[in-house]
Amino acid sequence: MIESKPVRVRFAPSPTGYLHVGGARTAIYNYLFAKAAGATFYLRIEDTDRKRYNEDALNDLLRDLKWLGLDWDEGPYFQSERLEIYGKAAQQLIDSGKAYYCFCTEERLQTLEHGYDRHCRDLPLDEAQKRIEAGEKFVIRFKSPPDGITKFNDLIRGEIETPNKDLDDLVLLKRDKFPTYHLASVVDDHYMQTSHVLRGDEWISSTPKHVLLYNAFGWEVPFFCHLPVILAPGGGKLSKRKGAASVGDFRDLGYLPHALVNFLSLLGWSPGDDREVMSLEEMIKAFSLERIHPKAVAFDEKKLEWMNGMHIRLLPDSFFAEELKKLYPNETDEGKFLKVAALLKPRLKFTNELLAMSKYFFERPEKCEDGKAYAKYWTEQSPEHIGLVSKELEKIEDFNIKNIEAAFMKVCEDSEVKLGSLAQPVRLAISGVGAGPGLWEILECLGKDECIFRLRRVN
RNA sequence: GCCCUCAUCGUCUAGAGGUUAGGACAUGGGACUUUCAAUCCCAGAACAGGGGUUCAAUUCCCCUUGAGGGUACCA
Repeated sequence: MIESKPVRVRFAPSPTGYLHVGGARTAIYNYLFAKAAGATFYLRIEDTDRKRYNEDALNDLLRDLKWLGLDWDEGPYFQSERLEIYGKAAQQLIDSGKAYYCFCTEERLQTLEHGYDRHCRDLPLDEAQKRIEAGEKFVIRFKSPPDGITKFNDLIRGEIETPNKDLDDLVLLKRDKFPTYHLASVVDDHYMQTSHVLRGDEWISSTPKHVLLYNAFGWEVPFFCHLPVILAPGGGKLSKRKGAASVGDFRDLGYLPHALVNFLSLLGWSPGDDREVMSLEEMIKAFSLERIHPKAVAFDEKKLEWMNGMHIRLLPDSFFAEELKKLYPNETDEGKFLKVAALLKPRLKFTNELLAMSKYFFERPEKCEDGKAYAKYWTEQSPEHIGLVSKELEKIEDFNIKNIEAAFMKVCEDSEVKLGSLAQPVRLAISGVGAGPGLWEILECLGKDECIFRLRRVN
């Protein structure tokens, strides 16, 4: 085994758009890997493209990462603040003859069919210097070796070899003096002592060029691990058009951050046993790069929904009681929050359903007009039965579930109607909606007086 | 075009040179039941195709096909 430097990883997004789930998963794997190794996870902002830079995107990114709970230990470092470092690095390669100035215009480049033709590669340095002094614009290109083979070991794919003849002379420093991704990421990963580069697999093709760059600088090459892409359910790119695609979308939809993290972590990785619903600690403990597999994966929102439900049910009732408290600041009965939370939690799929589902516990629903809404239930019995129920409920001294149920049973027996066709109209009268927790529980929670008030409104 | 990567139920996955190919989501059915959920039980459902290697391949190798990526002074 190669002696390796201490583990140190980073998430290095480009602030050009919202944080999509693919980027989030890259961050998650870096995070899990770092925590599993007791190592540092730092954040680096790759803002070297001035045209696509977007300040809102940056703010969203930071917010979304925090929301997911992926706290970084260091950073964020901004590449735009490190221009001098990249300039020096590029100069270093010029000096050692491993890079060169290129004066080709955009127009000339566009006439080329198969990439750059190395037109300026052999320009004498002093001539280049003169042209620069004369004010000519230039870029700095890497002098890629013309032959030989470049290898690197991808931690989940094994060895990948590329003939150097397939590699082009990539631009290191752009016309605007900003570095390209290739230069900036190599320089930063070196100086920031990154041990493992976990990034999207769109970088596989560029990695040999990066390896060559490390070599040209005489730097140690980090470990590479390229993560497969996340595809839309039917295949193809995940996009807003095909549904939610960004972390923000899922937050707005009412997903729990941890459910998203858990689900995303399982897209391309598994702990090796049958566990799926896991805490962060469990994930960290079970995580290893070897168990990431290389296949592109489809995003199945149905399973995310299920997982969200599982995590909702894992949360204590008090969590939802607190949420309810925020929703109904005027409610004075503190105990009611916990009661309602307990009733609603098992049937919650999204956290933002809480408001709609809890409304009738805290606010009287609109009065239903003369039983019209109940029409379909009036087949077996009539609105008078509602009155019978309220009379029976009124007699109860200790208004608890047991006694409430007994009251209903009595009405059923006395008037020979089925419980089903009695309970449902009462539910509508009480809650205004046809679905929800057990009726006895609802009634008990609302209290005798309120129940009778609501029932009386019906007839 | 050229280069690279990938391929187990519809989806996420486990798996090993010899397994009844396991689990989860989804689907269908059932139980529970005052509704809707939740929960529990059952069922159907996969090794892309073709060549090798081998006593034996879904597993190792090659090809094809399909999917994805790269081929930017974007990342």
